[in-house]
Amino acid sequence: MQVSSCNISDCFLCSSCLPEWKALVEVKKTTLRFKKGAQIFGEGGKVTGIYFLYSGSVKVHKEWGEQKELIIRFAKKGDILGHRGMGSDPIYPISATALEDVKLCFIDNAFWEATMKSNHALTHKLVQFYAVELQQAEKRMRNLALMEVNARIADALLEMKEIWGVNSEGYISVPVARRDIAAYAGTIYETVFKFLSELTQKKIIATSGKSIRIIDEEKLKQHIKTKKSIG
Amino acid sequence: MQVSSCNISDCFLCSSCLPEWKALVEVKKTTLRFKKGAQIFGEGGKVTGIYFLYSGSVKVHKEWGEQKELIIRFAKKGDILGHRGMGSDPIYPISATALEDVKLCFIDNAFWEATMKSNHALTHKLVQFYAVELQQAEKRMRNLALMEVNARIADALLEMKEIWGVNSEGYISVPVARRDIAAYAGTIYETVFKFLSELTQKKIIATSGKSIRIIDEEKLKQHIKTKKSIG
DNA sequence: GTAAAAAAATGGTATATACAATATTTCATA
DNA sequence: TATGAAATATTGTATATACCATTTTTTTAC
Repeated sequence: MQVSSCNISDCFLCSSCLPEWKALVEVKKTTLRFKKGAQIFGEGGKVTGIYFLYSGSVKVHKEWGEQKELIIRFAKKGDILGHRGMGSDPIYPISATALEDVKLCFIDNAFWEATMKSNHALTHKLVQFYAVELQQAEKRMRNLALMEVNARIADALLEMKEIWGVNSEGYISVPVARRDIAAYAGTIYETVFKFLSELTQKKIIATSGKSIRIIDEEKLKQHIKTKKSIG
Repeated sequence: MQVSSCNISDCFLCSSCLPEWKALVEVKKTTLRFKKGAQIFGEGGKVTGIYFLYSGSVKVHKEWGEQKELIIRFAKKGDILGHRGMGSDPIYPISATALEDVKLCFIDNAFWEATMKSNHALTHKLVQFYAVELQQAEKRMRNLALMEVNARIADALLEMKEIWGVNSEGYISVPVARRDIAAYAGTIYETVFKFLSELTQKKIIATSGKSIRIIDEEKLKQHIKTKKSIG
């Protein structure tokens, strides 16, 4: 009986490792489930392995003090989680929290290390993956520093649509709390509320509870410009 | 006659590749020099290879429009440059400009690819290196989003001291233009000027032209706190 | 099914910080 | 060594946006 390691065709691990290694992955992997709102791993916690998101959506976030957080990125099906912990210091620099019920594949440190040692094509692809992640992080860094708030909120909406796509009614597939949009755009809830109200009034977006539908993407994109003249 | 590939003991390339590969590196590498203020490579330019900083200091920055820039990081002797371009898209997402006269070792794409394929220990170390870079980028992302301006400026000073160290008189080894400090902290020149004046008055720092000496590191660190309650 | 807690909605105010203007000094280059 | 161009110094003002307070609605937990 053939059992596929996972059903995600573009799962990084399964698609990049040697065919004979896949069987070993099948034995070594653990499938984990988390409910909406549950923390998958927490900033400051010990790195025990690496995660591959099988289904559901996740926010990756970084804390400051008690009440402040910045959402670093949103993750979708097929994404890798916890790879930031693979540096020298085995402590997670960020937290990962489920935005919906999620299912993930967990590979422990020892087996992940062995996988990298035995699958050079995978390790090589991993280097490229990290390079792209770094590019994205630095692009977001620039956006947070140089773009004005409304532009960052507009960007957040477009980003969410890009990552998760839309459902049959045109709404962004994953409903996200306004507070999370704020935490992604680096602003506060009230500012998000005010700008979304303005966009709704202008018929650029439409909302239904937490769900958001982008009506006029072009007009939304026009909001993405900086005013701050840094440097 | 033995010729060492480079004199930097902790050069990533030389210290991590196979001994027999080092000789090949010696043949394939090119030594490049750039004058202060010269651009080593530019955002949007084609990725031709990877650089290892032999001497001098460099700013890695990202543009927005014509007049706006954010300095992503400062680089010192021994650092890798251009590794962000190693993703799928062979276009530099950032620029690198010399802050002082620099000397660097250049490895072209083809040989770098071959090096990764033939030196698994190096590739493995590279994964760790990228993971740490990603952590730092995301930490900075959070700081830019959550910290107030003066805190970011204070952080910039401490960062510069950390990276480049101080000279015999206690000044940060590399004098950086106020505008560059602003571009690193994600603010404008005037704001940097005002805060540095305040710090000088309070005898927390001392300045001599572009050179800055941190007198009271503890008091400076006290400025690193957020007021913004994001999320 | 109800209580408690969190999120959302809304408007008003304070302030941090970008923007503007101008003078002076330093630096690059011919 | 002259000369234009950056960079720096300095003060003042405008405004974007965080902060505050209150009500209503939705979600979570027992």
